[in-house]
Amino acid sequence: MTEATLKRASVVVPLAPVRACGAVACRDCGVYRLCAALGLEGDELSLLERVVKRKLIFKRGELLFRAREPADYVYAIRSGSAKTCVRTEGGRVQITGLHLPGELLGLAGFDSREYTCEARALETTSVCQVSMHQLEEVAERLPSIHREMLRIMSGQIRHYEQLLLLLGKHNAERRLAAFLLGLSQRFALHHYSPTQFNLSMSRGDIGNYLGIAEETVCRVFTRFQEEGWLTTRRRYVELHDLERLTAIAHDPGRRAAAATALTSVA
Amino acid sequence: MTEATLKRASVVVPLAPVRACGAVACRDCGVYRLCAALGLEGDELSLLERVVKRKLIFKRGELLFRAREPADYVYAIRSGSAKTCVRTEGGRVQITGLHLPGELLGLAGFDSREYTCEARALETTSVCQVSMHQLEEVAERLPSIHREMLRIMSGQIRHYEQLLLLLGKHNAERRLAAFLLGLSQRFALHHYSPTQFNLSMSRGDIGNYLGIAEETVCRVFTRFQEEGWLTTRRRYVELHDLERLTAIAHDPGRRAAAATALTSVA
DNA sequence: AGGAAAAGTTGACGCGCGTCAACCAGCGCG
DNA sequence: CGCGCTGGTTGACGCGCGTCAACTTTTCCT
Repeated sequence: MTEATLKRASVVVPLAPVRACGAVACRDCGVYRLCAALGLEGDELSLLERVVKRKLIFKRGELLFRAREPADYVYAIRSGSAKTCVRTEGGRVQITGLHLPGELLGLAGFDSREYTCEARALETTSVCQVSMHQLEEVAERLPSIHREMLRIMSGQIRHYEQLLLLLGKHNAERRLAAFLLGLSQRFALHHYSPTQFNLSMSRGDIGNYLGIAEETVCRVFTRFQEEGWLTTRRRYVELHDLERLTAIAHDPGRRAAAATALTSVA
Repeated sequence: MTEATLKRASVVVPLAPVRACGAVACRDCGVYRLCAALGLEGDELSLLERVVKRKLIFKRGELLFRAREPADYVYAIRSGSAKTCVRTEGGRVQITGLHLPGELLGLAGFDSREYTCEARALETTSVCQVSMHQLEEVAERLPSIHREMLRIMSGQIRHYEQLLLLLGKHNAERRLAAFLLGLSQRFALHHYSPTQFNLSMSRGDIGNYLGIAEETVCRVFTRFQEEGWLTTRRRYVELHDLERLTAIAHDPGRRAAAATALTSVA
């Protein structure tokens, strides 16, 4: 299905199609150091197997877990992608994260023993399911496991701080530019193309994530495309001018339209 | 100086003035379980003293730490209050937290060994400074310390998720109402009055925190006051109608103005 | 295959809130 | 005691973006 999207895209945009994110090797997984820590003891396999319960497959739209549900497992994404979101009593939803292969979900529920948010697969997604209980047991003997968990959680906190900055202080263009660049960098980290990739999120999801309306997302995409900074075909995106986009994302006072020719402040 | 503010306020608003937040007892400190965990070993005092380096006083506006600085210490607030904020390269600032007595600052820098944000005292503030390095050493032998750190960090994550919801999905009235109610609840937890307290933040800070303009904060305060739901005198606030404010903060579709008399939905 | 539902796009319109500006009120300082 | 400064308040104005709506394209389901 992702295949199909890519084929279609490559008809219109005649550039080498990129493979969607395949499964990460354990070595490239963000949880690797956690798993490695588990493996450090002599009885490597038995420990690992007690903790990494099993590998599961979720289809597009399926729930990995719900908020306030007992947080019995954490999930490491092997391939595919997932979104996390929180809800108000009023039923409003705020997407708080887009998670790519090698990333860990559900750890924030650690203390309350309940998930703090819900997680949903954005496409067919393969995950490692890790028992929180067993993880804790093993951690008794291996402090490095706790350190890894702390490391991962503080990464999550940094992510939220960046998102807060985006939601509180930026206009629609900056939000979308920053979103795309952030994705680009993450793809690069994972050894994928930083300029050609599939957003696994719909326009509506992106808008929700960035705190703007779905229609505004469309309009900004169109504007960027008219300027020649990127091309998109539904969820497939190609970034043509990373520098320009970076300028949009960062510069506080610059007006994008005027910068094209009139004011040669460059 | 907080004293003075209160005295002034009580002239205009003839209600029993409330004491500003005094120092919390160790027993009421959010870090108590951390300190307690340290104390569980036989050589209680020596351990505690190696780790809790010293108590410090910061004056209004003074920095506890800066982002990207080596994260050598975490700070537990004993009295007063502090704000944390992150910055863009462009120089924009987003306040990410308001911290009251009993709360812990600087833990998110754990993995990168650098603070992820900066922290600044909002008033004269007394803190316990805890050496990260020593904490780690002690944690080698006491897994419960790591568990406490995880607990505190996941609390931070939940806070950010709520803030994201606020910034992404709510209008100015809802943001301010939710902000005030959140504070109210936190004061109640700390055994202070949930209806009469000092915001240690300026209007500008509140606006920044909530992602709205300073002037909008003023206007919404004025509107709420006209409706009789609260009174404010500079940074001193009294909440008169928690229910009404809760309705504003939660209900997605309700219009505040109309609800006063016309629609008796109550 | 075929029809319905979902996702995406574009236009029109108006309101919420940001911005600019003037002004006021405490508070610290000399 | 008065002066200046910082923080707070209020008004006017306009633009960015949310909302509603019509329409197209793609995907999903039977």
